[in-house]
Parts: sequence; structure tokens; C-alpha cells
Amino acid sequence: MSLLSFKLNEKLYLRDPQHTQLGQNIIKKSIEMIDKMGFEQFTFKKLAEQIESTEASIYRYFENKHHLLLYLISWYWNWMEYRIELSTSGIKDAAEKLRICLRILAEEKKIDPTFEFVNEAALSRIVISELDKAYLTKDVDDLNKDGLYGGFKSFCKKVAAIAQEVCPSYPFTSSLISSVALIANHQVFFSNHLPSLSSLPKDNPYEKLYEFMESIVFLSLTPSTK
Amino acid sequence: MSLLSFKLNEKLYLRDPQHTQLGQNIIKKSIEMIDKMGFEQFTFKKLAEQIESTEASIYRYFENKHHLLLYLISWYWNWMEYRIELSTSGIKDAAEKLRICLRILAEEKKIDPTFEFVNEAALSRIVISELDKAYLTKDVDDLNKDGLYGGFKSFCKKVAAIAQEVCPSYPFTSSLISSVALIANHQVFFSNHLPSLSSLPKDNPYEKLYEFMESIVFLSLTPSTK
DNA sequence: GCAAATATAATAGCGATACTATCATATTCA
DNA sequence: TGAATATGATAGTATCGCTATTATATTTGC
Repeated sequence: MSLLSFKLNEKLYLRDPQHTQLGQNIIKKSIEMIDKMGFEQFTFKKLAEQIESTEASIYRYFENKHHLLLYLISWYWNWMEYRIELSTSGIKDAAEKLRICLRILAEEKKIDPTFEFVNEAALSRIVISELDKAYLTKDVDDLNKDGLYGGFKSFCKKVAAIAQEVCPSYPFTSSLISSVALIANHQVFFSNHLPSLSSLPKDNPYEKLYEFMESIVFLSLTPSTK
Repeated sequence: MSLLSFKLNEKLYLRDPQHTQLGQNIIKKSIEMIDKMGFEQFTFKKLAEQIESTEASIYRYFENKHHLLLYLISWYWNWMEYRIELSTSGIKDAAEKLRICLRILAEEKKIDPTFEFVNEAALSRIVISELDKAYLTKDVDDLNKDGLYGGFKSFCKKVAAIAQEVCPSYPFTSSLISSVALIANHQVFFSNHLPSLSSLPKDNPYEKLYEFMESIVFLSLTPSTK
């Protein structure tokens, strides 16, 4: 069992996967598989084969594969929020806090040994390519009512609060932060696959990505020579 | 037949749907249906019923439903680019041109009578909720090699060229423009369905959306007090 | 105007997907 | 040890994505 685990919205799962061997296998292997083959190609049947279990058993943990994806994404944003809390806890200055948030958003994700059975590097690639699919669905409103987007919303809220502190008069804080959080993902994807849509270097976009995000955010929050 | 039609990449379709009655029905009805039920629920079988044709006949126009979606999205960005050309052709000042582009990106889309059998209002809702699904796929690289993302790329390139003119020294023009183009869509969706992620009013987000986008872009392109 | 080419319709079928249901066998733990 | 619970094994259903075949319209070239 891990030392630390996140308390995720209970509607995300039927049985809590963090607490059993089978559940942990499901999480671990599904991250691997979705990363490799993409969410469309991924099925519970294939997953069952890989972990030497059965489709029916997996369905006892997750209502369907879309809920599993929401679970993983929610886990990811909880993890991101946790990291922001760790890194900003000692800091006083709001602008410095905000810079740390942007750093964390922009940087390449590495495996965090605090959490066994989660490969954060692979998970972050999943979030890059599947986040929008999870959100932009016809049943947003139902899913949202059940709080299934809580992870991302909570993350954005926390960062937005810091941004608000930096510039209380800026009128678009929520939009700015949610936009920048998505941009971080899109631009990594573009730099890699559709380079004409990006100004970031393909081999290592992360440093420039930070500069790009930092400039957007701080120019917006710094009422210059008005 | 329409007076005007766009020359879309030939790999998007098997038979050009703009040139036949059945083809036009496919376009017209698929826009309606995808708008109503979402891309996931939409199938060629259901479409065939609606237009009183057969699944097999539709497969003679489009390889599969993903290609049909790419076709619609490509059409949309061609239309957007065409509108930008119309609206900026007489203008000299680059900054003013760029503002017009942002206006067009941010505004609510209305039906354009120039193009029969395309409901641009519905199509723009499709682009809002399905654009990322079309791009963020495991076979991006193949699709991109065939030029299937040409519409969006060409649109961004055109706007980026104007932005570059406004500020030749800005290092992230491509990233800025592609980001803003996506933001326009996301923020409309968020203001409607996930309002805590947005600062825009739910009932009519468009005016504020423009202000938001304008401020991001022009603050970035205007090296203030450096 | 007629034959040849082509487009569409009608129907069937295949393998895979997303799930549900049932029953048997482990495992846990009171 | 016995009762509850978790998992495995297996089967089944409706739909999806797509292909194939054959028949019937419709267009086009001569």
C-alpha cells in the first residue's frame, strides 16, 4: 500500500482501486496501456488480459472506461495541486508563488516515487492528449453535477486565488488560469506533432513553454503603463 | 449548387460531397446530427436513416466518420480564413487587421447564406466541442502528413503573419495565435458548462471573450516598459 | 437513342466493442 | 468454521465500424 493516497470523488469509481491489489493493477496497467495505444484503442477486455483478470472484475471497479479516464485525470490534478502546495507552502510573495505554479505546469513530468502504481510521466502524456476528450462531452453537465471534474477545477481555483492576489483588479483571472493550464498541454503536443502551430523547440519545449506562459500571465496581471 | 465552394484537401474525402445532392445531404445532415447528439453518438447508420440513404453509400464519400469530422472542421477553418480575408483586405494597419481577426474568432457564429447546406452556427458548436478530439489522436502524424489539418494550420499561419507584423521581435507568435484560437473555443464552452473555469458571463460571453483575447494578444505584442 | 459506365440502394455479414448476467470458486475476517 | 465478500470463468446481447454482393437507377459518350 502506498504511504500517501488522494481522496478522490467517490462517484469516480464503484470500488476504490487504491485499496486492493487488483485495483492498483488496474490503475497501473491502464496508465501504461492508454499511454501506449491511446484511449480509443484501449478496452477493458485488453486490460483484463494484461493484468490476468477478467472484464467483469474491472467493471466492478469502474462503471466504464470513460469513468476510469476521469479517475486518472482527477488523480493527476490532485497530484499537481499537492505539488503546488508543497512547493509554495513556505513562500510569502504571491508573484513568486504564481511563478512556481507555472513552473510546475510547464515542466516535464517525472515519476514521483511517493506514489507507487502511478507512472506520472505516462499519466501526464495521457492528460495532454485525452483531457479535452474527457471534458468536451455531451454529458458534461451530468458529470459536472456529480463533481467528476473536481480535480481540475480545484487546481485552477487554487492557482487563480494566487493570481488574484497578484493583481486583484484583473477581471479575467479564472479564464486566464484555465487557459494557461490547457495551453501548457496543447503546446507540448503541438511542438511535438504539429510544429507549425507552435514556437517551441521540438526536442525540449519545456523551458520556452515556461517563458511563454510566464509572459502571458504576468503581462496580463501587471497593469503596465496605463 | 452553391455559388462558392472551398477547395478542400482531396484526402479528406473519397468522392467530393460538394458536387452531388447526396453529398450535400451528408454534409448538411451530419452537421445537424453531430451538433445535437455529439460525435460519439453519431454514426453513419443513423445518418443514412435520416437522409434516407444507406450506410454503404455514405462510405463511398468518406472513409469513416473521423474523416467526415476532419472534413467539417477543415471546412470551418477555410470559412474563417475566407472571412478574415474579406474583412481585412482593405486594411493597412497590422494592429487593426489583427483586432479584426480576434473579433471574428471571438464572435458568435451566425449562418452565412453564401454557403447553402452548411449551418455555420451549428458547425461552430461542433468545432468548439470536437476540435481537440480530431487533433489529439494517436495517428496525428499520419493525418498531418496527408495534410488533413490544413484548414486550421493555414488559418493560424495567416493570423500569425499579421501578428508578426505587429511585433516582429515577439518570439512566440505561432504559439500565441494557436493558443488564442483554441482559447476562444474553450472559454465559450467553459462559460456555458463549467463556469468556475471562466470569467465570462454565461448568457453572452462573446464581448468579454474578445476583451480577454485582445488583452492577452496585445499585451504580449506590445513590449511595454522594457 | 442506346449501350456503357457510374452512382446509389438493398441486404447481409463479420469481428470487435461496451456492457450485463450467472454461477462457481477463492479469500478474508468475525 | 462459517458467512460475507472478491474474483474468476463463461456466456450472451445490442451496437458499431466496416466490407462485400447484387440489383437497380441515372448519367454520359457515341
